[in-house]
Amino acid sequence: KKPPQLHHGYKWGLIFSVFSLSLDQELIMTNNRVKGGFSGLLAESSGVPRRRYKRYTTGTYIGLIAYAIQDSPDKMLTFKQIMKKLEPFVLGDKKGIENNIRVCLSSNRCFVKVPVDPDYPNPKKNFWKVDENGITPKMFRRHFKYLINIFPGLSIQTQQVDECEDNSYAPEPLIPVCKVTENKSEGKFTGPFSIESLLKSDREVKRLEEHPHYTDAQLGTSKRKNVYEYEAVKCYYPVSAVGSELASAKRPRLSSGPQFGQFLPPHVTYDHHVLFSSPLMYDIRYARW
DNA sequence: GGCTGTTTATGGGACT
DNA sequence: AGTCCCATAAACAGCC
Repeated sequence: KKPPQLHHGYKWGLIFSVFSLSLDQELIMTNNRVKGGFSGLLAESSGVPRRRYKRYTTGTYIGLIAYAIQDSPDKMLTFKQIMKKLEPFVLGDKKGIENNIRVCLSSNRCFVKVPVDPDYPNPKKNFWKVDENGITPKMFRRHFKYLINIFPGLSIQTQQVDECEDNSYAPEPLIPVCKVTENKSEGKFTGPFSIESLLKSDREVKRLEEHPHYTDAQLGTSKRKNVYEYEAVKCYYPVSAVGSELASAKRPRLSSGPQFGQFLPPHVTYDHHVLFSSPLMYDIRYARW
């Protein structure tokens, strides 16, 4: 169960050890899978050729990519830079991994493009950055819940959404975005979009998604639906993509759930300096993948 | 031709 | 068992 060699400094080493420590079981399973039956691309089964897949990573690409991007000074990276940063975490056929990461970037609306040169946008020269508004509650629970320290915006937004839900009460003070308190008894944010709520079972999340405010986002649920259905889905693009026709031109994607940003009240400004500028303070106490 | 980004098809695990 | 979601493979388009 040796972790792969690390080449990217202490912080990445620490992070990886967190990954591998908490993923011990999965790491073994993954390795066994590779040994046991995923090593060949094609396998005969009852006369019909079937594709077999190799596993290249133990985490999820969404989480890994998001972390790589958020860990960068400008919170955005080119595809090449992402690949370089994820080298220690993905093992195997480089072409396949590149392909997978491209697909992941391209097909998840939590990743948006920002032109390298806004004055001369080139569709093939972009930075990729994380758009927190594209993160659904399910995605949050699955890929980001233990990376909350680097996504403080989610805390802010979920709270704002809650205030929007029920404005008969005075807004509660904002919870600290970079601290996860163990004391759950006081000052606890308990709205339906609180972190705790989001971390509950899928059934709980399902209930959230059945809220009437979510109906627009639920128009489409499968990425393989008819192309024309895309037009029926409301699309949100971050203010950060100012000057980026490319990002706006990006084909809106169907999502399995709501996006936090779609339900912000009009007076709430989407400020990426607030959302994305917190120093990266990865606290091992909260790091369980 | 290589790189980058998009789309489609499908295997398979997790969940309900 | 059905559905959802993620990972993987592959084909394709556009740019340099």
